Amino acid sequence: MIDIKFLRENPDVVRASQRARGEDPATVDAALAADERRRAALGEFESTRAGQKSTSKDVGARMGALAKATKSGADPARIAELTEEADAARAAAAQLSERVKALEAESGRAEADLATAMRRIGNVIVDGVPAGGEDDFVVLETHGTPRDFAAEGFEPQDHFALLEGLGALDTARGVKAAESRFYYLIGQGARLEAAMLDLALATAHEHGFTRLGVPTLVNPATMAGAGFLDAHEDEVYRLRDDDLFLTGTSEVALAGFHAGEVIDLSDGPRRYVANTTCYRREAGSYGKDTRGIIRVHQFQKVEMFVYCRPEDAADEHARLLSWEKDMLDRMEVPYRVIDVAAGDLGGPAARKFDSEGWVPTQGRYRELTSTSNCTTFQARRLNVREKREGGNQIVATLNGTLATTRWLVSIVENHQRPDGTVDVPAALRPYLGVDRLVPGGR
RNA sequence: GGAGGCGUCGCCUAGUCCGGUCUAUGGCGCCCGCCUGCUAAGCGGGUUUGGGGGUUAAACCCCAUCGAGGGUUCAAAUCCCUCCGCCUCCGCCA
Repeated sequence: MIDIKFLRENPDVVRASQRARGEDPATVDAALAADERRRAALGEFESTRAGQKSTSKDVGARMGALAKATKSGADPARIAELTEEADAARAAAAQLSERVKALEAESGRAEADLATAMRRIGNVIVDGVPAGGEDDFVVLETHGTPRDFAAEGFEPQDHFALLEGLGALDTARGVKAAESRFYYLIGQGARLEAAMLDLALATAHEHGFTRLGVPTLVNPATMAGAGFLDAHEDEVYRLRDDDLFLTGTSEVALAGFHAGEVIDLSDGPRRYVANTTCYRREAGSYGKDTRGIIRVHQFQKVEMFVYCRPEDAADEHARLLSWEKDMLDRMEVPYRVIDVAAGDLGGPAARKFDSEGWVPTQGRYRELTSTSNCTTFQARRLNVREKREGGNQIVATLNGTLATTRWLVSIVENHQRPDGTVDVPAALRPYLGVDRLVPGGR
């Protein structure tokens, strides 16, 4: 949710942002109109309500006087007079009450209309974000050089063939136990994944992150607050019997951690990291990436999440990106960093940098990390604030990937040898205890 | 799963039975001021959050807010219903 006050004062900025996202800028005018209606309805309700309250208080006073007179045995004429007055006051108050109820309902409707209109407006993009859709990203930097397998004299195998050949991955059994897009990692495959996740967590710890163990089932309020019920609803596993959702990323629980709180950021940003299993329905991706573990229903991910002051968000975003790059460098895979175009950001993000790793058998880069600066958009819905001079202020939130199961794809394909064995990146060797994955390895 | 108790503006707390003189009491903490060699004590004032109006900005006015949501009523912290959380006991079970 963007700030309604910002919208009132800078409608053109928001319109431009919507346009860059490929959204209809008329949503802005619809929201402004709804805001006008809401304020008018609210004003009328509140002033009528104020009248009702004072009238009602008057009833109380008359009832009190009547009770006192009756108790002290005042003369019947006086009591009759007071009774009449009290009845008249009650009748007047009753009339006002009817009107207040009608006005309250009307103002409630206006409020709901405004909320609906506001939900259709994405976060205001950061200056410099490329306009357009999925293909309009800008490549910011490229690291490493893809290997020339032709020059090396062999045809590279894809990650699926490599991992199955090593006895490290079994998708057939995944299907047996669950359904398609599930898998077992076995022995050295499972250990390679764990090594990568451990390294990411250790690195985050060194950078000052606080590690959290978090829920992977959350309630609707948390899911909605994090922004995953607007556009991603059909991507999410839902437990209808319990009214809970399985989270597709620990970002959800990390965003919910401080929901509704006033936090202290005087010592700098609050940085959290969590490793969780992530669940995604992958609805609408039938036939896409069906081979191997590029697109699966369940995977592991180490996620960074930061609460910081809005004025620090852009710098923090750069830091998150640099920590991601640091991890990718240690995986020794070629990758590039893209500035995701406005239309591909999703609602909460004001800017998003993806790192994409080279996948030799596909001849292209595939997303390995994604870091978003959500500015105050997510925190506003979650009501996370900081006490600042002049009142409480909504904080900014950011998130980023530090390691995830999909990295195995890029790691094994880029480090494969002609005989189907795979060199372990130096950074992971201390965790695995071996330099190379070989058939029969555990 | 069953029975009971509890949830009040940072913390503690009065108020709830029996609806209205409640503008939610008092203490602690905190902030400002006074007093005072310094500190402490003492004295006076302030101190939930969100929204609307107002203002150059304030002051100020109004509405909502007593775990959440609904209901009854002219009027709800108070009565009724649903839900959530915590505590105690019982049962069941990794």
